[in-house]
Amino acid sequence: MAAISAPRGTRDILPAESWKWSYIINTASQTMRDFGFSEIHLPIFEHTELFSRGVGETTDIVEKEMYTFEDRGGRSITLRPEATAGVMRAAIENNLCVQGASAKLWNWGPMFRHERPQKGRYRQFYQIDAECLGIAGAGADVEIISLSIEIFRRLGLKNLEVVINSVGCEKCRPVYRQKLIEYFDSHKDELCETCLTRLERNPLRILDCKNPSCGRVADGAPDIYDSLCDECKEHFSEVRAGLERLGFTYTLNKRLVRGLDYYTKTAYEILSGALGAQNAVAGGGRYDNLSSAVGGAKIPGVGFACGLDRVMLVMEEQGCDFGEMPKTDVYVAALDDDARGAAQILTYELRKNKIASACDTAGKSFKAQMKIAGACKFACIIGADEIANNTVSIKDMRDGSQVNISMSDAVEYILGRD
RNA sequence: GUGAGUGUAGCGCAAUUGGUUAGAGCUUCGGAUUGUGGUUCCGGCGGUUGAGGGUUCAAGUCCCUUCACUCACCCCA
Repeated sequence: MAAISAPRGTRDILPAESWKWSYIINTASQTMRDFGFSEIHLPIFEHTELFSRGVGETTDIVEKEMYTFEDRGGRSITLRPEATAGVMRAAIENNLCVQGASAKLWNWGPMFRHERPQKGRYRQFYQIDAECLGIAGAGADVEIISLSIEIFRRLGLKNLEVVINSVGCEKCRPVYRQKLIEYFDSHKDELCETCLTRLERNPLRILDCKNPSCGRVADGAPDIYDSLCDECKEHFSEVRAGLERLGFTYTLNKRLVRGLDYYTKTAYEILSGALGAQNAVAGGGRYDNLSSAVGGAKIPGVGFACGLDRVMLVMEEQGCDFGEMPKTDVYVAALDDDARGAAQILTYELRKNKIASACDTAGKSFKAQMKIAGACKFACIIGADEIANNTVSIKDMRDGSQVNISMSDAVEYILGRD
């Protein structure tokens, strides 16, 4: 029988890599704390409706990428394809934003989308997610964008590009949408096949098309900034002013539309040239209509999602620092089988004192044990002589020096020496 | 969902125009005069060449099918 493999688009994060992931998450976690965001833990599956209504029926995610199944109670359940809808659901359900209260929340974990895997794209992928709920003003947008930039700054990512846009609100977007439909309708013969269907369902997405012919048509399309209502214009200029005040450089991209329906006003992405075709390490924006789309009271929100898998790729590519790989500090070697018991006792004693230590449990020879100890700071050696005198020989593996001391002094000696 | 490329030991690779028993390196394990690691030397383990079928006297090598991986389209983190 053939061995079972991990499903396509999933992978194991092995010990050689996992500590680097911890470093990224710890760095993000500390940054979140510094920005006043609290961690929230959410379910990994939700009612399918949350996403079909929240993310949008016409989006690619809902139309063809969700892992949806019926549970044993006959409910339609979906593995979360993104985090924002779940955060909003939790805020509504737990009354986090009633009576004018706001909430700054972050979380990280796996997301699921059924797509063909490629560089930087997996079916189970990991995101760090931050959401600021209950604040309509541009200050929140600036806080979110600066937070994502600061995480990358701390991680040491280089050559990032921040791209921003405004996609309007429920008042002005329909007006712009209508203008676009009229414009593209008169250039139908120059559009690709998928854009012809977009014309019906989601004309904004044509702006995003990479087909050269569509691109040329889009170049002449009406400018969204001419259609923005006064409130959206004002909001957008405040966001830009806020970013400039903090000294950030960014580029404007009228074509930045994003594939999720819930975005209003601000949309932004952070791109890295170190990746392949999937070059966004983070993306987000404002979503003032999401709460009502999923059946709650009106709660404005702004947030971002950061692709951990891609951050990892960029950091490896750019040789970023991950700190030190955790390792065992002390190895307790038993010279013969009679000493194994004493070695276990000393190892546990060290561990109780929070000294990372290990001893052999696989029946390895003394020589093999010393080989392993070579990767540690100290080797504690126990043989017949040590047992007879209730002592332990402690060798500093970095300089080769060795002492024989009373067993009861071992912990203190090691703590004092390092 | 579409296209292209790649599958040989745990890992990264080699094997003439199809030609004997598929090879080194790294890793791992063991040893180098009975209690001491990293370097060095010696040795062992390790492969149904992704799987299945076909052509041939002969297939890792050629053909078909299938699976997996990779990259790209699409879309997005």
